[in-house]
Amino acid sequence: MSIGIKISLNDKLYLRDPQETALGQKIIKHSILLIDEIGFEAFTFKKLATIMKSTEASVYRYFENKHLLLLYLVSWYWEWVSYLIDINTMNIKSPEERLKIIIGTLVYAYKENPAIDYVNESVLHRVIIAEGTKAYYTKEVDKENTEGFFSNYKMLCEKVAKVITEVNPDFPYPRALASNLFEMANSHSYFAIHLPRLTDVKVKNENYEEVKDMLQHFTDSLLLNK
Amino acid sequence: MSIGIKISLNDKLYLRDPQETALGQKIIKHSILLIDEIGFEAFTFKKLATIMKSTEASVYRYFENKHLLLLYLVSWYWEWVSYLIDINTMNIKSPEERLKIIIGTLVYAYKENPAIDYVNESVLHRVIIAEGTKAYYTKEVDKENTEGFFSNYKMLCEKVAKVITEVNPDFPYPRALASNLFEMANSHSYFAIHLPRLTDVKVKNENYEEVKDMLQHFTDSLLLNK
DNA sequence: TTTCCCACAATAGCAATACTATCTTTTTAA
DNA sequence: TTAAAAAGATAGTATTGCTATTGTGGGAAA
Repeated sequence: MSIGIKISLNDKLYLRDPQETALGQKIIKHSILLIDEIGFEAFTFKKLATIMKSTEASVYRYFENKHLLLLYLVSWYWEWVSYLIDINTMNIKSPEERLKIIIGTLVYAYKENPAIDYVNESVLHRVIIAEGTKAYYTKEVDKENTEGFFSNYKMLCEKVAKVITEVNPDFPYPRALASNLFEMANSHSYFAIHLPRLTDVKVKNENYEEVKDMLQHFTDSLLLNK
Repeated sequence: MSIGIKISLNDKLYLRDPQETALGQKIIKHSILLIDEIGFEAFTFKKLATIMKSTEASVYRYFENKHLLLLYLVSWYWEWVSYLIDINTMNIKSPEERLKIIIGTLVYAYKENPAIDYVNESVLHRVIIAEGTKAYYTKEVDKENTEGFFSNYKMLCEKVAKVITEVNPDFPYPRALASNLFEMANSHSYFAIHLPRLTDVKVKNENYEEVKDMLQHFTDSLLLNK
């Protein structure tokens, strides 16, 4: 099956580009499924190799270790969101309207037109929600940041911050609001399901409408009046 | 050395109460220092035992595994913050003023009167910022939540949510704002140091003033006007 | 069509991790 | 003072997180 788009990622994230080969794509596909199933801590390359009927050594030819594989998946996800935002806000003049679309895209990215057959966007969404932050809360963060491992997330943040500034040029925290929207979209989806007393929104049957409304409410309060 | 207060925690978090014995207190003390030094992933009970001149088996008599030890430290921290909030807001009538004090306490908890000699609050603060979220992003979250492992954090959140509702009874997301204040206090302290493009605030020499101002700004915008 | 080469499979091996078990010594509380 | 409980010492085991080596099958270049 041919793919519509190729997500472009920092090539230091991997040893061999997994998007280029059948085995690489199998690694992406099954790692998403396995991390979702057993969690990142219990996830190992050996288990992954077993379920995809390959060998541990083969997986190591693509990724140095499981941390970099997670970082790859996270970068992939944010790049995918970024791509969707570009498409969805194209030709929209009003920054308010663009910001609204961004929030909707953020929360519902996983539902959109799954153009890449080896990535189950819906499962990846759950993985990002549950494991995503572990990609950058690590002792190597500074070294990895220097190598550009987080640039997809940072660029997305910048993109959204720009729209925020268009809406209200006097708002003093555009980047913080942008990253907070991303973090809240995920953390409150998680809280709603696992730790409901930490939030006020409900999520059931993959209906994230209340999360979206809350993000919109926060954004409106912070930007519109004053 | 006698201790002024004893932090009260869910007794299922540990096998033997570390606050009760000299060895237990040494475990707490050195685990904070070692996690800060090498990060939670590289942290092992064996390394901990070595630096505190005890044995792996002895550490295992106190904690089932390193995940529960982290959860213990996180719970300890939030209970400590909760205790400080109670003291600092005692006798303050105005809810706006109390909320302001809460935000200040949140950000500067680590500076306050270290009453417990085996906990270096300043180092613990760094550990919570860098590793804290790993305590509840785990596959066992639901089971652990049922056992009350997160009750300190949830109760603190509820406490702050109540003050938020006092300030503005019509605000529809008091719990979400409360948990978001906690999360932002930590994540933006982390971003400021390691991923500065994800935020607008600066932190240097343990000066978190800009983080505090930002949280206050967000809170004011969300609650005061409308 | 041959050859050669590169991805992948298969297997082995090793040090570290994450425990559990047992036995001895030390501490402490009755 | 005496018997517990706590801690130390040591051993052992399955799994993890790799690296290294060698063999094989299929496709590109000659």
